[in-house]
Amino acid sequence: MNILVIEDDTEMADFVQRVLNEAGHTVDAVHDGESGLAMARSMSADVLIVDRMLPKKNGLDLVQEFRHSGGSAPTLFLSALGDVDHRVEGLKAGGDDYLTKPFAPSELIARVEALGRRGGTEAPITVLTVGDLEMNLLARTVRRGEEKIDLQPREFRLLEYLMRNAGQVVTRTMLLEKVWDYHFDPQTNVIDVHISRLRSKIDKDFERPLLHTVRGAGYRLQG
Amino acid sequence: MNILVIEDDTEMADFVQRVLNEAGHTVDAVHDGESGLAMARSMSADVLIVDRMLPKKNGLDLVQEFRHSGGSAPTLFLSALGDVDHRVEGLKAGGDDYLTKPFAPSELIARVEALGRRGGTEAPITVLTVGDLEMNLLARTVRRGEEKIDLQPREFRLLEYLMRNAGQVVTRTMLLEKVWDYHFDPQTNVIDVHISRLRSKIDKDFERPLLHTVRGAGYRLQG
DNA sequence: TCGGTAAATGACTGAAGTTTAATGCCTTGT
DNA sequence: ACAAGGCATTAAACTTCAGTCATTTACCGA
Repeated sequence: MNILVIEDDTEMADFVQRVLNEAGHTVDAVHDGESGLAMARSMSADVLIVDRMLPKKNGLDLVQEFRHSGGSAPTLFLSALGDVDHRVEGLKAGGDDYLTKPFAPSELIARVEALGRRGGTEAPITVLTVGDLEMNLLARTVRRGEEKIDLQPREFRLLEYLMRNAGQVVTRTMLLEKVWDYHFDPQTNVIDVHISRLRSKIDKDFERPLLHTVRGAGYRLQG
Repeated sequence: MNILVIEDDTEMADFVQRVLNEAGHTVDAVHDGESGLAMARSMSADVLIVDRMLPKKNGLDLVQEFRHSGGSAPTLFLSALGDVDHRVEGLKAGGDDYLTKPFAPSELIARVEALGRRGGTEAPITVLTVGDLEMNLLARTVRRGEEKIDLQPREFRLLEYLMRNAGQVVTRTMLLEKVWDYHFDPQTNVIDVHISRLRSKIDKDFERPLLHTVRGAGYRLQG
């Protein structure tokens, strides 16, 4: 397997590299966040092993940027910090597993291989489906049943996010973060307006509504 | 293999169905263009067999719409018309092969199976690369080397088309057709303007230009 | 080297898309 | 049943983007 290690502590990097080499994998290592990100993008590794604390760009940001630019290799975070909050933070940032230093070689191998198996070479999702609603991410088209639906860019992003989280309640804060890239409350009803417009396009002419309001919580798209 | 036949002539449809059934394939048949398109979209067939002349929606339009909405199943056109022009027209509309009635059962089987093999279940391309320029079609992002590049929607489409045809000269007419969906000459310099804007984003700050003018012919993107 | 044509650039205009704000409706708790 | 807050809808203001036009620059043959 092709593994990229991004870790500033040379000793630790060498250790990881040796352990995984001996387990029969090919391992590259870089020592700061920036070159790590560059490397991750260019080499198409099967698994990324990333230290939380890195010079130039921290591990969390690195993985987030990597994911945002379309990278999909599963990621194992390495960290001295072991508590639950940090773990959650790492997983939220797009990490797939979390390993606390110090750790046993066998555990490292087991986890990396588990990730590698799972990450495989799956094709990225290009079509999202919820009930009879279908979104083609490459063609940028949306259909409900037989009907084509034209969406504006922002409406498209909104629906995409709702579809990716179908069945779950999506809060306004989540939408502001992920669809609007706002990290603050704009004190307006932008969301309401766009939800309204989206509804008029995907639900108006149809029997069963897909987009439900969860009063006090947010919205849920349900098939 | 899963095959969808869209043919209004019931006798011919039955014939095709029987022949392919006997060759071990699963065949569905519908008898007009509209339900054909609906079916093609919903059933994810491995191969489509489409009559050129159909009630409600002709075969050419059907395939074009099907492709436009993201459908990728290879298509075999059936037609009484056998001359070169019609053949070309069919292939241009997004067809992959063309068979003139009457035809031998063995030829039908051979062609359908050839298409099926080719069409396979290949993953759609989501990342285009030309030199150090990289476009992610899912994330809708563009990077040159380490630099992120922001493009407007039309600039994005323009660059996508150029990248898909990298190394080849792309004429203004091709760009008008494929990027602008114009089927006439707008008598303006829209293209020049957008090429200029695109250049200022992807070539300006870089050593080697990628987007070259081929005077009198068009443009070429070269790594 | 000059003139003509093709292509590039910059400024402007109009349209389309997004956000704001005002108003009205519906739900929920008292 | 009523009040209060959350949500929906609409129109208007604003922002962004695509396209046009006028002008400048580059290319090529005579």
